[in-house]
This record gives sequence, C-alpha cells and structure tokens, in this order.
Amino acid sequence: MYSFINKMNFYSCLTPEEKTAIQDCVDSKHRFARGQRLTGADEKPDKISIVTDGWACRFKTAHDGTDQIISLILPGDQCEDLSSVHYRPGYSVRALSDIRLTRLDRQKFLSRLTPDSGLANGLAWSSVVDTSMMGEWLLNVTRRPAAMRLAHLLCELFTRYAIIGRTDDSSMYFPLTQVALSEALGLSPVHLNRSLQLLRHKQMVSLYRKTLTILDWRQLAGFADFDNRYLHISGKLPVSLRLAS
Amino acid sequence: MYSFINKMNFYSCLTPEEKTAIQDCVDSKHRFARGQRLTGADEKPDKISIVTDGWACRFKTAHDGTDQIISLILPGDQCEDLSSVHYRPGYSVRALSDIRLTRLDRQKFLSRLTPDSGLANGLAWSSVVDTSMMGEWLLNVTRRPAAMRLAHLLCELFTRYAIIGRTDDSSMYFPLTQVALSEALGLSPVHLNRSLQLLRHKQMVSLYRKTLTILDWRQLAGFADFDNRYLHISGKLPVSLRLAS
DNA sequence: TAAAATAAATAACCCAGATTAATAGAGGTC
DNA sequence: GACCTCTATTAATCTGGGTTATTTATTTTA
Repeated sequence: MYSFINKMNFYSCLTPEEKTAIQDCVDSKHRFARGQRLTGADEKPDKISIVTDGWACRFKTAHDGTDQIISLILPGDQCEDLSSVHYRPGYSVRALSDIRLTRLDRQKFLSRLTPDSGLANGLAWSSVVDTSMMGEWLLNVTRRPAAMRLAHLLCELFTRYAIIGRTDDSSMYFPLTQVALSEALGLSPVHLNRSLQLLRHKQMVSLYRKTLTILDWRQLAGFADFDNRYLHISGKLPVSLRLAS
Repeated sequence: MYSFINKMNFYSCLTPEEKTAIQDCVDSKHRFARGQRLTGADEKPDKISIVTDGWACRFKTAHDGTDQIISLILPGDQCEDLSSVHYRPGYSVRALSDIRLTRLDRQKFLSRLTPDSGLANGLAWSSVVDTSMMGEWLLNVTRRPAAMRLAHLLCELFTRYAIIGRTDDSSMYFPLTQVALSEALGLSPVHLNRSLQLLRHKQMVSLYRKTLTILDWRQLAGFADFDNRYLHISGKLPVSLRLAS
C-alpha cells in the first residue's frame, strides 16, 4: 500500500491521519499471474484496485480482435479511473507481469474524500496526469515514426519509474514483452523489434531479460522529442533526468 | 449558455436554482473567427470557456510541426478540462468555424460545486465521457483503417450532434475542412479525401458545403464498427440512432 | 464580377510499416 | 535433461497510406 500512499503524497501532501485512513480502507490483497484479466470492459468495479507490485495495462479490443493498450499501470497506480468508478469503463485491465494488488473499499474510501483533503487533491492531480498522458500517447502513436515512438515510451516509463523510486541508477525492471510493447505502440511485433534494434545499435538503450538500461539519456530523450512537462512533475525529479530534450 | 446548461442537465439533473446559478457565473462573451487560437498549451486558464456556437478543437503540435487534434469541441462543450483548470493543459485550442464563446468566472463557478450538487455530478459525467471518448479516439486512430476511421468519427459526431438536438433529420452542420478531418484522424489530406470518396461511393454519407448527411446510418455504423456505449448516453437517444451496429 | 485565396479532387509514384515465414533462444515442466 | 512453449530475431515480400504535383471547384475580398 505504500506505493499508493507515496504516489498520493507525491502529487499532494498527506497528513499522517490521511495515510492511516488509506490503510483502513484496505479490503483485500490479491495476486495475479501475468496475462490474467483483472477487469472486463463491461463490469462496474465496486472496489478500487491498486497495483502494489508489477505491471498491468488498460486495453481496448478492436474490431479485428487485436488489443490496443491505452495506458500502463505501474506500482501505486489504480487499475481504473477513480472518476469512472460508477460506470462501465470501456476498457479491460490485464496483468503484464505477475502482480500484487490491493483492493480498497470504495464506500469507505470515498467517504474520506472531503473536498479539500490532501487525498482528494492527490487524486485530482493523478487524474489530470492520467488524462495528460493519454493525450501524449495519442500524439505519440499518430505522429511519431516507430523508433521515435518507442523511444518516447521508454523515456516516459523510465521517468515514471524514477518518480516512484524504483529505478536503479540507469536501469529498471521492465517486464513488457515485445508483443506487449507493440500493442501499446500500435506497431507490429516485427517492426517493434526492428525499432528496438535501432535504439540498441545507436547505443541508447539496452533491454535484456526484463531489465531496461538507459545508456544515453540525453540522446534518447532528444531522439524521442521527450518533454516531461506533460507528466506534471516539475521540480521533483532526479537531476540526471532533467536534461530532457 | 443554454447549450451548456442543457448538456449538464443531460448528464445529471439540474434544479432551476442551479440553472440560474450558472447564468450568474457568466463573465463575458466573445466571438472568434475560424482558425484563431483560443488558448495555448502553456497558459493556465483562469476562466472557464464554453463554446456556445460553432466548433473548436483541442490539439497538440508534434515534433515536425504538424498538429494532431485530440478532441472536438461542439456547442455546449468546455474548451478545457475543468479538472485541469489549475494546470497547463498540454494542448491548445483552436476554432474550427467561427464561434461564439462564453466565459464563466472560475471562482464563482467552483464555489457552486458542492459535492453532491447536480452540477458537480454533471461535470463528473462530462469528464468521464471526455476520457472515454479519448480512449475510443486512440483505438480509432491506431487500429482502424482509414475509411473505417473516418466513418467512425462521422458516427460519433452525428450522435453527439443529435444529443444536443442540432441534427436536422439525417443532416447536420459540419464545418470541418478535409484538412481538419485529416488532422483529427492522423491521415494525410489526400488519403482522407480518398476515404471520403469511398464512403460517398458506397452511398453512406454525403458531405457538401458544410452539410453532412447520413444516407444510410445502419450501413455506416456497421462499417465503422460503431458502438455508442462509450458515449454513455444509454436510453437518451433518438430511436433512429439506436440501430448502431 | 473579377481576382485572389482557400478547399477539394485526382493522378503518379514512393515508403514506412505490415505480413508471412522460418530460426534461434529462454523458460518452464515433468 | 528432454520436451514444449513462449519470446525474440531476421529475411523476404507486400500494401495502406504518404508525398508531390496539378487541376478544378468554392469562397472571400476588392
């Protein structure tokens, strides 16, 4: 649960009481294996699910049966928009690695949300960032050529992972298969592989056995035209990542 | 202002007091000519801008200077996410036709937003729908081939226009140039034109002099794989549009 | 109403990325 | 450790959609 509390605390500023209040909302803990579906597009979630370890994604299935990943869920992220908690979300959620998940009691949780609590503020921020990331995702997928698109996603993920304090120097855990990456980027797996080879040959990244290493952040971010402002993290970033673009 | 009140009333249910309260928040009215920029990506809007007549769009500019339209703003829609009102939005807003715009005083408006007012509820819905539309937009742009993509957008727009009561039988005002359409769909103008010709030859639509006519809704919606559930309009739709796919 | 500017339509050619197929690693599993 | 499955890699070929260019409406402006 710390991952979630930390995230809220990052965007806002929680009082100690609020932190324990979140703990009090914990309903249950679960594990899911990679590939398992957590929620369907038609279900209305009655709990709030938070991934505490591992990666998941929201995705939509197209007319031809292929999936488009519309956002990636890292530790501390909710599986569904909080705002959409009453409605069918229109997307499904799937585990991209083995994951641990904590469910919060929706009723209890919402009752904590007095309008100007730090928690409400943190959630509002988090929702702003979600929307903003989705806009950038759209730009990425429609306007950038394949290798640049991949580079941009890697920059985003490394930055997000750094924010939650899980990067190790210039490396990070990276459980996405190339197929998952291709579903996220709207590319064929074959072409995704070609693009990855390109980034490798240019000595920008290394990706091997679920470990991503950024070999040259400046070059990668420049190549990707990565501008982290859309993540709304302003000053709270390690110095090494500030050289963006 | 009725357009906005109607929209809120569609998603929620406003008391007469709430309706006049919205009126009281009106700060100023403006007109903009087609092509004018209303807001930049870096400005924090201190008013809430609502388009009362005409069309606008949110767009982001890519590395190569081309624009990607990320959502279309029809009469009654806000120019910016309400939730992002404190932050740089990350996109710009541009008029796609001559438009009229009403600005609300942000302070006054937000003070009306007691948590369980009909207005707060309407805004929450509206934000859910915005996010949902964006997800579908992403799917549309990454997974559907050009003609289908265009057909899907036309279905969405016709449905949204029907909801706000501005369609005339099977026709509607449609001010988008082919260039604007191509920016929305992530296609080149040339290929957009080819795709439009296809829909015309198949007798699905006619588009001439800013008037779009749906010649065969069933065929168009089927061809586009259009499923209006993502618009969250459930029962409130004219019978003629319910045959969706 | 003529001239200028903008939008639409079409043709010819090109290319980024898709598709198909075949091979080679890696991880699991019994 | 032999077998099976999933993942990654690479090559060969194809195609949807891009690019460039030209012509023909429409609109707008003067």
